[in-house]
Amino acid sequence: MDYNKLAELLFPHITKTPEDYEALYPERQLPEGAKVTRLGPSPTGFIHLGNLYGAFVDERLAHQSGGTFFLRIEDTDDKRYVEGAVEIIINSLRFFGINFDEGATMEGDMGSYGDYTQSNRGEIYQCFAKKLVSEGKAYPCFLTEDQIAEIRCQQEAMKLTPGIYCQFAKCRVLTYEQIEENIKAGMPYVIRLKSDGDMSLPEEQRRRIHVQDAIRGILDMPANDQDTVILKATGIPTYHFAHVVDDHLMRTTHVVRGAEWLPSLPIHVELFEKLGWEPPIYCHTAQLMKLDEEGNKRKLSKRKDPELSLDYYRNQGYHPAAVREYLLTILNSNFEEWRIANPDADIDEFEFTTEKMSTSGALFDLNKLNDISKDVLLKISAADLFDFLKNWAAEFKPEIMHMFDDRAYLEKILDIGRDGAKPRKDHIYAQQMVENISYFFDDMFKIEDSFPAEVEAAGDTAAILTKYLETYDHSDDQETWFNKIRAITEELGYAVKPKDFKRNPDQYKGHVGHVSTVIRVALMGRQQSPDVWEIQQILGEERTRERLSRFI
RNA sequence: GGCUCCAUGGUCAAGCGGUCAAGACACCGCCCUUUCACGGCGGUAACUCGGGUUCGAUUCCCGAUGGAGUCACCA
Repeated sequence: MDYNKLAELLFPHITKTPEDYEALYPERQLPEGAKVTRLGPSPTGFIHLGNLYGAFVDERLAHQSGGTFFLRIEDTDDKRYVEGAVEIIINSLRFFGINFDEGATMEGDMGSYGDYTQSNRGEIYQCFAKKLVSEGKAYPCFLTEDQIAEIRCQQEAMKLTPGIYCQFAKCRVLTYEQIEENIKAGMPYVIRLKSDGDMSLPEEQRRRIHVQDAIRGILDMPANDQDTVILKATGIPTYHFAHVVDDHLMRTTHVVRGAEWLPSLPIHVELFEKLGWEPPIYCHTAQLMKLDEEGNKRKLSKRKDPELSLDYYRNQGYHPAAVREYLLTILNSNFEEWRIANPDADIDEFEFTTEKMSTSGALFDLNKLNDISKDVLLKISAADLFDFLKNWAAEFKPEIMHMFDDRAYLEKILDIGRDGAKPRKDHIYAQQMVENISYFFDDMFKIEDSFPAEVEAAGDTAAILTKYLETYDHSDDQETWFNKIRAITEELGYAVKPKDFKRNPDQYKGHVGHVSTVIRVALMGRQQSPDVWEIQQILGEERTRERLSRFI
């Protein structure tokens, strides 16, 4: 068989050579140790936390080392394409602080290693497929779907590994004339890799590959033995081929991808070998998991877990800094420790390493995210919090935009109890914050909690509020204000010190806490809130008196 | 089913042959306190099992079990 002739028959329109492309995309001129990473999403327009998790690794690796991080659109499956997906991907990631140096953008490509959209790279893939054919390392395969299914049936009956390989790769043995005839007859065909794997050998004698993974150490697995499709009947490459060609030509140094790619790693290794290229360093990340209904761990799924969509977090109003902080704590086991030691350091000062990444899948933990978010938001100024909230509301809750009419008012609210050595940690995410402070706005104010049972039992609710209102002076300082409450407490037969009440519950109707709670419920509608005096100062005298009067 | 990956408390995790087996979140209790928080102190709770190797295994090897992933002209 004259493979060169076959290559010309198959790819008459390909005139460029591999050397042309090598010259077009030379080695990158980067500082020593600089890493080149890429994100290769398929344009389904859906990104979830798992994608962000991986993107974060790419971003850190590249930007920490003075390297390059680029975006490549992997749209070799036209069935998946969703209009506007590129925009969604870029914007979503940007929101969470992930920015690309190179690659596809809304305005077209940026960078000199393009095209960055796989569907535009047809000729490149075909050029390298042609090279493989011309060297006898790949061949056209005319097997139909039915024929492949039949082969599979036979294999199952014989208890053999299913797939196209060795003697089952029937098109391997086609002569030039047969191929030419098939093509003339218009038969569709794919290009398959002619694998070196020999399934007739006993398992112990089959070749194994050893790949150094930056996260998992040395991977020892059987070499590929399948004649994997590299070019589909449409001339478009499969993921495997596109990955190898692109990451070589785009000079990617580190390929970060989920562990679900581990089983196909041998294919990629063989492809790199056959093409005569040095493979990149692989970083197979553990999957982010979720607990399913039966209580089992399972990989995050696009279809089943819409609440893990990135949009969900934007919707809820999680601050991007909090999400970043959370992701880093599950990404690098030493981050949490570092953060405790460096509470005020910029997150980018943390040295991220693949070695500190976990190899087992972590369960997504909302509790932890919330806890981290509290600390992160504490460090954000009221002014910035105001802007963040306003932007969020504009997008997701336009009906509350009036909250932002009085900037000084809202900023004071957001800052309640946040100063001092033991600041409050009330803020978690936008949605929750709005609910939390809603009583500051008359249209959202409502009585949500009941008055304390002790006071209700004694029938003192109105009495407490009446006396409180009578003695109320808006200009009182905090101490004077509280002394008045003490006076009311004593007067009505409640304990001024909660301890006294605890020791002698029979001697009092309740304690000062119960009295305060009455005021709290009347003013805020809830039993829980920050300091009452502080809130009254923000609420203003008029509103305070008005709310108290309602119960008299 | 074949292949691959993974295996320390409810969750995330330190550990890399000798530890009373860290820490964080969650939970519980106490303290502080005008409520709620915040904070402080304390507590419940773990090396999947079985064989080796070794003076000694959570740690190394093998096997089992369990969980996950993957077996496409999808990525």
